[in-house]
Amino acid sequence: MRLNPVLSPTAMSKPADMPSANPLQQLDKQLCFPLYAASRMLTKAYQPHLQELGLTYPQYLVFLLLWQYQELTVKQLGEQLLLDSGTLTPLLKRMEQKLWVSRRRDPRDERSVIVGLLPAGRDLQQRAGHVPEKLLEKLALTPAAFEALRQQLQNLLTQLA
Amino acid sequence: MRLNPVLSPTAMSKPADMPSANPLQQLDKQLCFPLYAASRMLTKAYQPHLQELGLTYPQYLVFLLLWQYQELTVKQLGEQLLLDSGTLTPLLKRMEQKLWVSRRRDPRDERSVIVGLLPAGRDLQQRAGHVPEKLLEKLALTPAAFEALRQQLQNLLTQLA
DNA sequence: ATAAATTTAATTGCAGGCAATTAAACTTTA
DNA sequence: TAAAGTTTAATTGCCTGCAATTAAATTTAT
Repeated sequence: MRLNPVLSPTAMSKPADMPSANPLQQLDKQLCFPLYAASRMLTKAYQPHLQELGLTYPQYLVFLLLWQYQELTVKQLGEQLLLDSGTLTPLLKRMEQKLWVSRRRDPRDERSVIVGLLPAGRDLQQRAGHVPEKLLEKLALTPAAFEALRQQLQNLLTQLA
Repeated sequence: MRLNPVLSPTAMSKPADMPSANPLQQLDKQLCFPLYAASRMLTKAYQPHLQELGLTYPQYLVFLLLWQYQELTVKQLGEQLLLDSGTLTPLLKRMEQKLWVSRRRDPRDERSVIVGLLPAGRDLQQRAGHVPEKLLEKLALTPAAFEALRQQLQNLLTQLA
């Protein structure tokens, strides 16, 4: 049995022995797998750039929103990022420990927690300024291909959520 | 400040207050985020179907390969799934505990661990037969759109790995 | 043949994700 | 207004992912 790496699909040969009975049950016929793998590999591509700043990929996503809006509730962050408090609460606590963000109850609605930028978190925006360009480079997509893919993924996301 | 959910991009309005200085530092201009979110949402869409069978999404991916090839080394699984032993070893141990797979050293190369299907794991193939169709339904993509997206993601994956 | 280098899994430690539950604050309803 | 229902975060417990290290087996180079 010869298995070729998933990264050279053109060189991928059929398995010599009994194939899967259900042709839809093949990894290389799935949409889910390239989506899953590409997402992880893209996150990994961010890693070296983000590591310099001491932050992780989901923390970076939180910052993208905070840099834009200055402050957001946990609920708003969750709506934008499609993450729940089980993920966000501990993540935000780690960001709070680093003095990047503040967390306080909304006085007008004590159920809500408002997450705001602290100076150190604000300063990170400049230092992270080169990150998008670096990644765009790595992707090596034309603007049109980039936008087309972004749009398809956005549609898929809308369909799934 | 009004924030619209990420799922209604058409209704997304510009923030009323000071926008991000760097236009590339906006969540809705990124490719990374829809990829990241779509991947998680698609995994979540598998969840109810896989839960009936007692398996998780990455375990399902391992099964897709094992159903096709009967047995693979940890290294081969890692090459196909782009996962390392730090992820695979504990995952495979859990699958072993459920008597779905066997793990044994290759007698011809004691460094390698061969993962093989046990009867209970083999039986799961039939029971999981409907999963791809269910998901295809949920995606609501034409075959052409499905294939186009799959191809683009595969290309992205190749570029990133 | 043996020392050095490489390959393969396992281990450790940390940070997500997420389902399910809990608790508190607020809103709606009777 | 009191009770019931809803909303919002936090918590718990489990399963990934992944970087870094370790240990054993194998291969390569000397």
